[in-house]
Amino acid sequence: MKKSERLLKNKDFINVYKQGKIVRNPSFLLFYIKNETTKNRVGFSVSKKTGKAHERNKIKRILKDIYIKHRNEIKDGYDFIFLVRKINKEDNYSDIEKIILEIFKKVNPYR
RNA sequence: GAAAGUAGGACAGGCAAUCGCCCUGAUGUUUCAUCGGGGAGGAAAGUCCGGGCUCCACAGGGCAGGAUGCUGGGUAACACCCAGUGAGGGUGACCUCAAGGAAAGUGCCACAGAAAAGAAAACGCCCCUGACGUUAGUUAGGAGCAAAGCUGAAACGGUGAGGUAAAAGCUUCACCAGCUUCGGGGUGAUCCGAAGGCUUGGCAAACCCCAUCUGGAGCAAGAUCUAAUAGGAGAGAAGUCCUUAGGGACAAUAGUGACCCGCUAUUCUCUCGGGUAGAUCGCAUGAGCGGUAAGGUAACUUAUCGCCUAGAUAGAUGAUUGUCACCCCGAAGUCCUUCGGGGCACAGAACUCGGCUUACGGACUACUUUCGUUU
RNA sequence: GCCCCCAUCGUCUAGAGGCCUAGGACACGGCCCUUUCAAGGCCGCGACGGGGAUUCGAAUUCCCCUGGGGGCA
Repeated sequence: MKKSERLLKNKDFINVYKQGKIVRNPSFLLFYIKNETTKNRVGFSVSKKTGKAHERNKIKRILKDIYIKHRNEIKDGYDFIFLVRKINKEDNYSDIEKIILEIFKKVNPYR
């Protein structure tokens, strides 16, 4: 995932949190908003409550991987933020993938 | 063979395929491609100590506060490490210890107990005398004692013998502990020996005393660059006249006001300062790592040769599959092979080093101890 | 990443080495009172975050973990 496809600045995050729409799920929150470009940008947010440093990193890697796998199913021109609320430590890659797909279906830009 | 102990380390899975990440070199060319190189740990963790580095403060010194606390050494420094001393634990290899001072002073020691620290006998023991009583004993007075008993976590040296009415370190004895002095070994903590007088409770992770060290904050420290917006300080020019200059006088516009005076403000340029967002530096050649030699019991030091080994900033190493290696369980047998299933930890660099502490599935190497068996 | 602070019944708290078998208020349960409810009275339930050290003795002193909360551009 190139840097141009990611949200990097704190300003961008605040903008999406304040202006964007929300899809709720016990495990995740997904914020999204239309941006000015023709590309999609994604950010991931995992709080310290979720786990230790290496566990948080692992969740972010898995989320990135799932996003890359399924990004063609979403229209261009949006900013997204995945916020992790609570996650089972036993959940593996395919469990998280299922949850993310469920969330994608609730999103407006879903094809 | 089993069970243990100690130390070590470039141990902490390897390889391949597919899809991907960060840094970097070259080429194309521009911010994307292609090819090449590099890319987490022993604890990267907790942030508990000690440094480097940066900024702030500071004449010098002291007090207060904080830290350390057997001795000697190592180190940039330490609360760390090494060697030793003493105490405690273990059959042993070995392990553990905040281990200075309680005759500098103050304070505390609940309950129980006669008594909890400069001294006492109200529980008691023993003897004498009187009274009562046949006796056992009871009671009053006097003298002696602190041994035994009782209490407690702890009782003013301990054990045994002599001694006595009962007793007592009682200038009586033996052994032991402690104190003081002397002699000897050791740099020293301390150890060994002799003599003396007979003896001094515990708590300093209670206040404290003594010795040594100690300014504060932290890389989100701090430095540099500059866009935009708002606003601050200074200088000059904006009109005219006077004056060497400093400056002064008179005007213009707007506000206040009914109007004038008065007061306040006004445009442009330059400089300085402030400083948020962003970028760059800080930022990886260092008390560095490895080999060899010398010194030292060792920690470590010195010399010399070789090597360069992550650098992100919403924060880089992952996912899937196959296979091999290792471990565990089950089954089969040709007794070390096959098949099936499962497992492979704790955990992710954020300025950087030295430690400590905590988490952790296991594998290996070396040395040592105890027990069992065989020869 | 760095720097601080806190932890006692379900909740808010008292406690400063022995009087702690940890006190109080609210809440909860039972009984009394009342025609009933509330208020009131009596009784009960219920806690020192975990481990180690010092001490004769620790909620209290010291060390190490664990879990919360806050600050720094």
